[in-house]
Amino acid sequence: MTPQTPELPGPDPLLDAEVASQIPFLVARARRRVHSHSTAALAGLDLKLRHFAVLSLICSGAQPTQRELGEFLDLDPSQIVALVDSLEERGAVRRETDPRDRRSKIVVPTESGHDLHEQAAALTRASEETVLQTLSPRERRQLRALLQKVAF
Amino acid sequence: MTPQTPELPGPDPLLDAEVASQIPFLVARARRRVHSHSTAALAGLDLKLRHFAVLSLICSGAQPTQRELGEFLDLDPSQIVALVDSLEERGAVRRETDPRDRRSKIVVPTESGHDLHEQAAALTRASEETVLQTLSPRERRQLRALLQKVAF
DNA sequence: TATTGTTATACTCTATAACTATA
DNA sequence: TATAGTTATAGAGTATAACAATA
Repeated sequence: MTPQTPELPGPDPLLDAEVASQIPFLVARARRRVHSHSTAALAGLDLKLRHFAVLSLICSGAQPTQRELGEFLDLDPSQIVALVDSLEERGAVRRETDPRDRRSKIVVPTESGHDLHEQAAALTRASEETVLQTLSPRERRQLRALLQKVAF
Repeated sequence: MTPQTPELPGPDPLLDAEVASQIPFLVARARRRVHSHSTAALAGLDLKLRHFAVLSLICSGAQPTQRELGEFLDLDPSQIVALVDSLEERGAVRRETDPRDRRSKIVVPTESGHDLHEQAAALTRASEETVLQTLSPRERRQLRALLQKVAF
């Protein structure tokens, strides 16, 4: 006696597909949503997510070399060059040759680089808030912890 | 009195950077790991993750049109064309014009398409197992549920 | 006039290899 | 000989706009 309403929107039948419950699909889709949100949030500062990531590592106080940046972000050295280039061009960071190994270059933040990072971090935190709206504070902590396990 | 061991590997100091605890960074990195794992798992079948996703939706019994595939996967119609093309060329699916709207095309699986999907699904499930090794069964369920909330 | 699928095009991202300077 | 950074190039992936057939 359940009423037949075959044309109403209802839950998407495609959710029953095997792929819809598999982690690779779910992370890819979640990443897309999160990425587009925070990309939009950073657009006002003319920063992309990758540039922000690099800037944040540089502002951490760890004084990373370009190689260390590449290893942590799992990016090719040549990509780090381009990212650091654009941050240096806008005066946010400086390259200094490592005195202990003059092949390496330590990347350090300028004062305006620190300012930029703080503004950007505030924006990405706010965007996180928006995307995770449907999650309780406890669920957010869980998600963060679980992703950290998977990511590293 | 804490011993100074500045040169030992230890935990990466870059983990202290703000970005290292933010969701956009973590999902991006997790997605990379998961993606490369399952891409490698599917390589033997000459399938990419996207093709598998489309095939899986087509094999779900929902009889989706190309437009519905695009909406669910959040992909442009032109990309769906290319994906369905390559699946059709290898005989895994067929396009049939929707009798109720002859503009639309319903994509249906062939018998060999079903076989391919089962093989592929087994491979991606196994790859999931590998990537989520460090997570308990309970944590895996949690991660899946949380990602579903974020992804949809 | 609006929509589905299609084609063509350009743009971004990513991967690779070769080059330089230091070690 | 090996490594850090750089440069150049090609490939994959993605986004956009215009078109034909149908509604």
